[in-house]
Amino acid sequence: MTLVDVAKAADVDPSTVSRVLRDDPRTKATPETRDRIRRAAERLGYVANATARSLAVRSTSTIGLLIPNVSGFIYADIIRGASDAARDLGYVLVVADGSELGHAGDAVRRLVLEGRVDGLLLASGTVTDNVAQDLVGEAGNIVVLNRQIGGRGPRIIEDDEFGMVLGMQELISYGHTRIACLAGPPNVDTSRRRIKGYRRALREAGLPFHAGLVVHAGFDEADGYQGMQVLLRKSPPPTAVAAASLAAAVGAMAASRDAGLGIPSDVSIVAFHDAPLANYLTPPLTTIAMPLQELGRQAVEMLHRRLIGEPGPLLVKVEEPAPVLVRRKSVAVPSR
Amino acid sequence: MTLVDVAKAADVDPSTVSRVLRDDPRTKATPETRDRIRRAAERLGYVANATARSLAVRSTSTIGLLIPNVSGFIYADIIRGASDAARDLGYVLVVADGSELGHAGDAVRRLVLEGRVDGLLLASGTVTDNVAQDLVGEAGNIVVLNRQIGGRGPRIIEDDEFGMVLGMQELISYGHTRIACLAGPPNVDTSRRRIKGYRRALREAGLPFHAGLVVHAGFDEADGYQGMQVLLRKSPPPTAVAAASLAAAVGAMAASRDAGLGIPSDVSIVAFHDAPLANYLTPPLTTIAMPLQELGRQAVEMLHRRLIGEPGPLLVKVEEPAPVLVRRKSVAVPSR
DNA sequence: CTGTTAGCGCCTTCAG
DNA sequence: CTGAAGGCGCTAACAG
Repeated sequence: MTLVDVAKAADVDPSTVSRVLRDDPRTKATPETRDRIRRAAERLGYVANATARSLAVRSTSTIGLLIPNVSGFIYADIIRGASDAARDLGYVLVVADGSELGHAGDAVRRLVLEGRVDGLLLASGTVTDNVAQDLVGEAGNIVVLNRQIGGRGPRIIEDDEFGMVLGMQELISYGHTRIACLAGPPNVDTSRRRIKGYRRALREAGLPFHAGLVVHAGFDEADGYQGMQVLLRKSPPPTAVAAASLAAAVGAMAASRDAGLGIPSDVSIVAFHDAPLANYLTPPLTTIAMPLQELGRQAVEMLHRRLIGEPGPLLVKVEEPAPVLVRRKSVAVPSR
Repeated sequence: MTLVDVAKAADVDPSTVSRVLRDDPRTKATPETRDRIRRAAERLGYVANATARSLAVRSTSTIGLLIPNVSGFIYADIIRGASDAARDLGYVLVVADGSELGHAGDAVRRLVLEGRVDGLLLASGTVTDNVAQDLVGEAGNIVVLNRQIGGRGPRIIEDDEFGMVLGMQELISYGHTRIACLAGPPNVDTSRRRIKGYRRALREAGLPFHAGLVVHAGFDEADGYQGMQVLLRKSPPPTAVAAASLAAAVGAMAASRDAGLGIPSDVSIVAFHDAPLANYLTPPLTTIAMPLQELGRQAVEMLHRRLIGEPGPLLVKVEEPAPVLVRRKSVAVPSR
């Protein structure tokens, strides 16, 4: 089924079919013609071929979202937001899994360079700053999510620092003074920004900073578990910890439990990022809900602007809605 | 940068460039020519345009994977498996989010009908049998994951029945006789197959079946929580429950805890599907690990076969590796 | 061993 | 208001 089949069936020129089926505003086809064409198309089950169209208009109307590990709790929200925005703007959003680091480069090549998508969102998560930068390279149509530092290209970030401050303030308000930071990997921008918030909160509360209380641990459960173990060996151990990810917090809770420590009776925890799961843990976990869906949405809007030649700022920060502390049961007054 | 730019730079015909850059086996270009072309391409940073190629060869070399709710714990494995297989076979895999039901149809249209992908994997998850069937429609290039019944089209399933039997046997071996089934939604094939396993295990153990002990509850945490609440109101309540999903099990654990019941002291739980998270729950959750990655892999292999005109069976069942029971701490002997 | 010639299916001036 | 013609970038016979 092609345009010419429909044209024949409706007894008009293919170009006319093209125009009416696309509702080309510049065409003033008579209602009858329009109707005839539409019916013919309908009857033949015609659907325009996206590939041919893309070639002709030099644009695919699709944008990609590259995610390092789809399993992460937080990506659902980003995808949701991006997906909605994409639809609103007439794009189709496809997500690609770049789990193995080597493959991230692959994906960029096959999606962007080969022109399968008009642009790409790079949810760099665990990818190290350097590789993120390489990936962007010269391509102007890649926007990087949550990488502020060392980026030359377009990027969008959330207020990680403030988010962390929020979490810390909660802990501090309960009287904790010896608070650890279960940070993400070093050399990853989000980690740094979260740590910055950690230090700022300490400073603002007049609390001392102990380098020994921040441990770098990766973002997943196993990382959190191990990180918590090293924290627990400190003397004295912290009475509270701010974890840089939900998964790490889950691991940390398990480590505490295995060490015979109760939460929040012996150690309080707040986690960066919220997800339904947090409600169902034992105890329900106090979290910092970041505007992830909005991040996704604005990322595609930003990409869109660049695609249509209205670049706007190179760095945008998602301010609305602000991060929010979701109080549940994992924080209490310190017992020591 | 197009083929002709490279051709000019290397001073040969575009078709020659095309041939050597693709390593077309039928071409016997002289090493010098090859070299000249490769260098020129390299120097110009040429990358073949996938859209144009697709149009010419009438195939995109990309396949889609439609997932209803990306947040699910189990999709990571499916994606991983599918992604690897796709790469091995020379496809790029893109995943689309069909979270809102209405959008699943949309996605099918834009991906398959408009020819953005050569074929589609439909991880139908929570989608009702009817809509899954509609989606497939006439398209021969859609393979449905985990939908056995009522499908006309190609589909691939895992041995849900056996998986459930495995979980039940564990419970039964500990002496439980009053075992509930926290089932998925009704009218969803996977639910039915899981329930079938539940009944079969009961039967084989000579235990009676009580319809009141199976409650349909959806697949997420909130569903599991509510389902467990209704189970707990039975008199007497079950001493163990087999949950049809990890998320539902998490919800069920929370409901038990909130009802003042200990796990596994008061109620034992096994969950369908495994994920890292299970290790870190309180207590660590005994699960049934299904070969999800293999499911993803075989799904793309199956699609590939159809795409190249070697259809094979319409229904394949993943047999290897077999489902495996992962024993952790959520099962104990009944206290009543 | 390499160039010539047609398309793939659609869009878009430009005429009429 | 509608048709004719050319082209998007690449591939694939078919010559030579």
